[in-house]
Amino acid sequence: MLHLPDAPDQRLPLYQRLKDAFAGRIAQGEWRPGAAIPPEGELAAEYGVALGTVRKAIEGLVQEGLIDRRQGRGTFVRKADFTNALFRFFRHTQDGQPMRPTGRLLARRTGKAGTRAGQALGLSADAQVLWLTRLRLVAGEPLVVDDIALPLPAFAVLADVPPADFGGLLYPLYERAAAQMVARAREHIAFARADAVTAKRLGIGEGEPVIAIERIAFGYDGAALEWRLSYGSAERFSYDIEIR
Amino acid sequence: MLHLPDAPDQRLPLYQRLKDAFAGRIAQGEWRPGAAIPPEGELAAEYGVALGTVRKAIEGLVQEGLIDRRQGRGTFVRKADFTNALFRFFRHTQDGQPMRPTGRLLARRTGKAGTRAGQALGLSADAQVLWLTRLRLVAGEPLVVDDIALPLPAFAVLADVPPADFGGLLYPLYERAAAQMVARAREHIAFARADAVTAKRLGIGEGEPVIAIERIAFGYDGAALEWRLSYGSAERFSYDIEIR
DNA sequence: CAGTGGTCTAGACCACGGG
DNA sequence: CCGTGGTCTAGACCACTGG
Repeated sequence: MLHLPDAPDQRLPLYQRLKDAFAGRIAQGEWRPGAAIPPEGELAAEYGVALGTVRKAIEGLVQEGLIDRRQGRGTFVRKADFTNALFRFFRHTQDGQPMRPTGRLLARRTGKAGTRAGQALGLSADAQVLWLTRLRLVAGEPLVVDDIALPLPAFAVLADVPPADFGGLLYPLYERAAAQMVARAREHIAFARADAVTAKRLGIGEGEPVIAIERIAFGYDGAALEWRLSYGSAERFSYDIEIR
Repeated sequence: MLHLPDAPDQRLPLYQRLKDAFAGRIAQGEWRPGAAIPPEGELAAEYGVALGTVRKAIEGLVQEGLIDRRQGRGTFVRKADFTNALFRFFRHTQDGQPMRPTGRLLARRTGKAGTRAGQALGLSADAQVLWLTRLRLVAGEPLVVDDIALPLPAFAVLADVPPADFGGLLYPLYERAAAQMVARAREHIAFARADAVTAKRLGIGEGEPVIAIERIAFGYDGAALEWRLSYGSAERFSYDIEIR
C-alpha cells in the first residue's frame, strides 16, 4: 500500500492529497500521456482509501483537463491538443471549410531572454534561451507570426532539429525531441499596430491594425515551458465566449 | 414526497433528472435568485433519494453556474452579476484604479427586430422589439456604445421607465421593472471599423479600429432575453484567457 | 449551540467496450 | 464474457457559520 507524500498539509482533504499524488505521477512521467492509469479499484487498494475518494480525486483531474475518463475503457492521461489554440482567434476558412495551416521557420538563434520573456519563464533577463520566429500560413497566405522563447538547456536539442520539422504543430515536436510536455497555457489578447518587420511578415501595411496574443505555456508540473508573442491581422480576428 | 417529471427520459440517471427538476424550480421562480434552497437532507427526503444523489445533482448546477454553495450557510440561487462583463474586454483604469462606468441612454424606440437581432432572439424579422442605444463612460470619456434589442411585450414596461434609470446596470433593472432574470450570455468578438455614427458616439475618427461584441443573454429557462451589439475603441481592448 | 454543507467509507448494481 | 467506469444507497463524522 502506497503512502501519500508527507509534505502536503495533513489538514488537506484526503481526496486533495490523492489528487496531488496522481498529478505527481503524471508530472514525473510515470503515467504517460495517452496511456491509461490503473483502474479505480486498484488505486483505492494501493492507497488504502475508499473507491469514492479515488473517484473524487480523479474527477478533480478531469476537471483540470489533465485526464479523460471513458466508460468501459479506462482513464487516460490527456494529450494536450492545441491544434486549434491560436486559430480559435483567427478566421482561417475558405469556402466555409476550415483550412489546416502550415508553418515555416523564419529564424532560430540562441540569446538572452530579455525582461519580458524572462519574467514569464521565471528566468533572469540575461538567461540564455532559444528564440524561434515562425510564420503560419493558410492557403499560402500569411495568417500569424510567432516569436517564441524556450528555456535552455531543456530545449537545446531543438537548435539542431531540421527546420522542416517546424512545419507542423510545435508541442508534439517539443514532446518528441525535447521530452517537454505542455499541459495548459495562459493568454493575453490586445490590439496593436504592425511595426515594419511584422507588417512585412504578414504581408500587410506598416501601422495596420493587428491582434497581439501573448502566451505562456506550462508543463504538468506547473513550470513555464514556453513564452510566445503572436501577431495576426485584426481583420481576421474572431472569437466566441460563454459567460455567466 | 415529490415526484420527478415523467417527461424526461426514464433512462436518464436519477441525478440528472433531479438536476433538471431543481433547474425547473429556479426557472419557475419558486427558488428565487439570492435566496437559499432547502438543505440537502430535506431535498433527499422530499424526493426519496439518497443524499449523495442530491449532492451530485447540486454539484451539476454549481458547475453550470446556476447556484453557489457555502459551507455552514447553505446553497443559494446565483444572482447573475455581469457588473464587469463588458469591461473584462476594455481597460477602464485610471492611475491603476479601476473606474466604475456610468451609462447614458441615447435613444429608445419600438420597432422591428430585423433579421440579425430577430434571429438571435428567436423572433421573426418583423417582430416588434424595444430598441435601446446606450453610451457608457468612464471618467467622462466614452468607452462603449450599445445597441440593445428587447422582445415585446415582455419588456414593454421599460418604454415608460425614466431615462435616468438606465444609468446603472441594466440586468438588475430588467429584473426590477420587467421581472426578467438573466442567467448567462454568449458573446462573439470581432474587429471592425467605426462608421460615422459610432465614431461620433465614441469620440473617435470615422474608420478608426473598434472591437465589436455581439451578445445574446439568456434567462434561467434558456430563452433568449436580450440581444446587444457593443462597440469600443480597439486601442483599449485587452483580454486574458486560460486554455487547456 | 444547532444547522448547514464537506469529507469519507463500504458496498451493490448498471452500462459500456472490447475480446 | 470480463473488466472498466457510472450510478445509487446508507450512514458516520468533520468544519464552518451564525445566533
